[in-house]
Amino acid sequence: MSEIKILIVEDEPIIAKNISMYLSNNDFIVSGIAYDDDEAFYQLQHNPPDAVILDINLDSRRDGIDIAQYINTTLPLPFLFLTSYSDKETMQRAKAVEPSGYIVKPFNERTLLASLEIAISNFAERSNQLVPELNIEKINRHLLSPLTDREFTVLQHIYEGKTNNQLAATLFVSVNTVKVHIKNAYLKLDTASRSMAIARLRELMQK
Amino acid sequence: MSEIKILIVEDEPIIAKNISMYLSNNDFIVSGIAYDDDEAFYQLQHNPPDAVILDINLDSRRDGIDIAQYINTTLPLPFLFLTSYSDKETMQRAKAVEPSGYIVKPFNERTLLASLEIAISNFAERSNQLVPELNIEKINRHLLSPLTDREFTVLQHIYEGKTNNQLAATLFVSVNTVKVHIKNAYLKLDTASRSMAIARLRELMQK
DNA sequence: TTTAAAATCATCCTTATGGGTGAATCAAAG
DNA sequence: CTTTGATTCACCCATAAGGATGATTTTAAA
Repeated sequence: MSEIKILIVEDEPIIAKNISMYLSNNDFIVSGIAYDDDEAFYQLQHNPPDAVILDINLDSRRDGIDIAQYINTTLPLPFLFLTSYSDKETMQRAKAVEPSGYIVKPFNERTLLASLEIAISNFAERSNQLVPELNIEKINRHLLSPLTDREFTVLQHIYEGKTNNQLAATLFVSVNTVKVHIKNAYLKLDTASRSMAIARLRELMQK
Repeated sequence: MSEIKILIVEDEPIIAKNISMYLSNNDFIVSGIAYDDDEAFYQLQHNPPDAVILDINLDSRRDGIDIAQYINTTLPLPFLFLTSYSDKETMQRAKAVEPSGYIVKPFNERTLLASLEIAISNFAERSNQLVPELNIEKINRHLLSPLTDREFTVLQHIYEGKTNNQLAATLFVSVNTVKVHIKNAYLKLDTASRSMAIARLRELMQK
């Protein structure tokens, strides 16, 4: 049904197979099980999954965090750690690679499933909206005098790089009208030019 | 030490206190425990924490997912679900609010701790790099003719909303020089105005 | 050391942008 | 029914921005 492929990186065959069976019984496809670092890299390169479950300690030259680092720099997919370790040093290293989740053994199988689903869903969502769209509510929240709908529309086009003439043409109004809206918007944004307004909008959307 | 404040939203007092004690013993500060939706909203508004642990089923008018929605639209903080439910419908609703984590009861306490830490760390990281700084290498990778250092510097200031005069002043060159750099940069970016160039730069940084 | 690219500056010109003033139309709220 | 806010438009003016051409100086590489 879902056809979501998961790679399991886990040096304990018994645990790995246990996880594998559980995932298979819950609409996931286990694209591979890697018992060591080399196999993990091979799978990532030649049979890329949609998400990865990583044990940290692998009894190999490179551990799960090294693999995570590789994923971050080369593949667009989420991963989560499933490990026995949660000591300060390990956590510190793990944080640096920004995992989608961190589950400590012994683990609740439903937690693993839910975490996987959330990780995949969030990752997909973030890939889509990497460029945050302008949002009038969010912007107005930071302004003393709120933007009107029309002013906001005009600003959106300015944000996309349009000129006043292009704006007038696409909105079916005169250039004079466009100018009035821009002037009023500048007043509310406390800016004096297009580029300043754009920088301000970016800033307000970030807050 | 860490001074990170956590709000616990959980209708079972025994579980709530259990979680609270565990967090307190691990460098977190429990800023509040909400046993129902009203208390949760009150705490969020009047004593905002740094992260929230949300039970989904609250025996109230609004559940944990409703609270999550509120957080998403009004507060810049991460939250994770800690609940007994992981059925399809609940998961579906939960995915929509993009939680930082999803832990199913009964839970491993170290998993909760680790998930919290990761959630807070990831959230902080993302807040910082929400506005991607312009990067000359990344931009040039997409251009036929690469930008020179000076052209890039000029573009950075334009991106921040500066005028030609401001640019000339901060770079200690004449406005004429600034104009030449801008003209050349426009040629390489295939744009014809400041706002177009800014939009282009955003686009190139996104790729 | 010659060459090429980059950075600097100037002058002239056209167009776009921003700002001021005033005014008509329209819809929603009181 | 009046008032308010939003939207529409015009005319005028000053400045900023963009474009063309040409020239000098630095810097780095061949």
